[in-house]
Amino acid sequence: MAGKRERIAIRRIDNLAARQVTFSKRRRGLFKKTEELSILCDAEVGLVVFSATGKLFHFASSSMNQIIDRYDSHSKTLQKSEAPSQLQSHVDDSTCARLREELAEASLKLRQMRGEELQRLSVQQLQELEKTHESGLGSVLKTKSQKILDEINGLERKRMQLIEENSRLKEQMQVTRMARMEMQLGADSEVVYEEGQSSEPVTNASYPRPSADTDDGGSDTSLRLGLPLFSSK
Amino acid sequence: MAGKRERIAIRRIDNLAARQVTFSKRRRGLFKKTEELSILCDAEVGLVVFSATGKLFHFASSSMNQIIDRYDSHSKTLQKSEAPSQLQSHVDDSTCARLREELAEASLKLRQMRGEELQRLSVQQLQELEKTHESGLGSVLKTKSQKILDEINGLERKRMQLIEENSRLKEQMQVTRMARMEMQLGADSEVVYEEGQSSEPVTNASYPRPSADTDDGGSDTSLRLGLPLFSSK
DNA sequence: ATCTATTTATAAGT
DNA sequence: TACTTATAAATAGAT
Repeated sequence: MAGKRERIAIRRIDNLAARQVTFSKRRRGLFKKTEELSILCDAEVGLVVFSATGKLFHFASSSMNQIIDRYDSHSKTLQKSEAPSQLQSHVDDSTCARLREELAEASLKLRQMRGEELQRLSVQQLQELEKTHESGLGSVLKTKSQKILDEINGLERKRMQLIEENSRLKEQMQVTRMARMEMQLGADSEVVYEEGQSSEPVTNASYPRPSADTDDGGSDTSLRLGLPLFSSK
Repeated sequence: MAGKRERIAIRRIDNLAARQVTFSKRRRGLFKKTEELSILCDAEVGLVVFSATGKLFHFASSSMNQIIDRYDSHSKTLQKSEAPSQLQSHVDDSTCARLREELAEASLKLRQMRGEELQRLSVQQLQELEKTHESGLGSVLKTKSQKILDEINGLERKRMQLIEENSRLKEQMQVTRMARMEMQLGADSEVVYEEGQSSEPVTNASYPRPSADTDDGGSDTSLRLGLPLFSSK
């Protein structure tokens, strides 16, 4: 009863009937997997298959024209120039018309997301829109939280770096002061004046707590900056 | 150690990292199967995949251009020929380019509303999106409530009309019965036979309560119909 | 088209 | 990204 299935070599199947059967089976599987990839991974996918007998099968996650256009624009990154404008009028009316339609539809959907033009929708459609909002809003909130956490982490990291730097500076100043004091002990008292002038500013610079805290801890300012972030997780 | 593999639902994978991993794996598998189909079954196959991040992957058993051309010639059985192609190409190109840009932007915004591709947005932008959602969702809920109220009103109105109609019919039947009774009083007893035959059916018809209640009170049916509505406010 | 033994693909874990 | 492995899915061959 069962099929003692054996692996087959990947080469053209000679037997016509077997080839057609395999074509049917594998084609189904291929289209299924194609659609799954586009949905699971949010990819834009286009698949075109011509059977040996010339029959066409195709799948597109969006519209085939859109995919072909996108493909063309990608592959034409290495050839353009305005040229005499004859050979490339491939971008014909139908493409334009289709783009217009798609744009109109997208715009309508956007307006509906903003709460406009809802009157013609059915209760069912409104309910779907509601779900979309809830799920979308959830993602927005999640992303926002993550970003804020990241920024907090970035700030914290920066703060720690500053603290370290401060410690280093402090140490350095201590050394410097020590050296100075030694010099002072070995010199005349006239140098005292000089110490009073220079050590004050230096001391301020080595304890920049207020400056660091107000300058970099102010979330309002730094939220607008693109800080180098590291994951909070 | 092992992968406790479970089936996954075919819907967008929320987790970005998981989505990318799955994309890599399935993409490989898909391209492999695509090539196998083309070889095993002697088919001409073209596959184009754009990742969510915009990267292009493609496979063609012959050449992609050839496949696209063949696809076009199949799907455009109703298109015009190569034609003069002079007067309109300039306008079309720039128009098309602009349309494409607008469409791309609208699509992006829609995807963002659905909760996708939010990573590049700033916290500020996310907050705006959040407000848009809140306001849009508010409108959706409001419209939905209104529509449901309208439908309830429509049903109630219809019910009242039916009740009125029933009353009229009932009255009419009373009058008819009275008339009949008067005729009966003023006539010979031979008519009694006739009364026995005809009055029974008439009486049944004059109290159609069960029929009216079950027929028009069924909200399930009428919700699907487009009822003439009037404001509930 | 339907049935299975087997091969493949792949989700999760490292 | 590349392995590993248990399990789900695809499918070759037969009916």
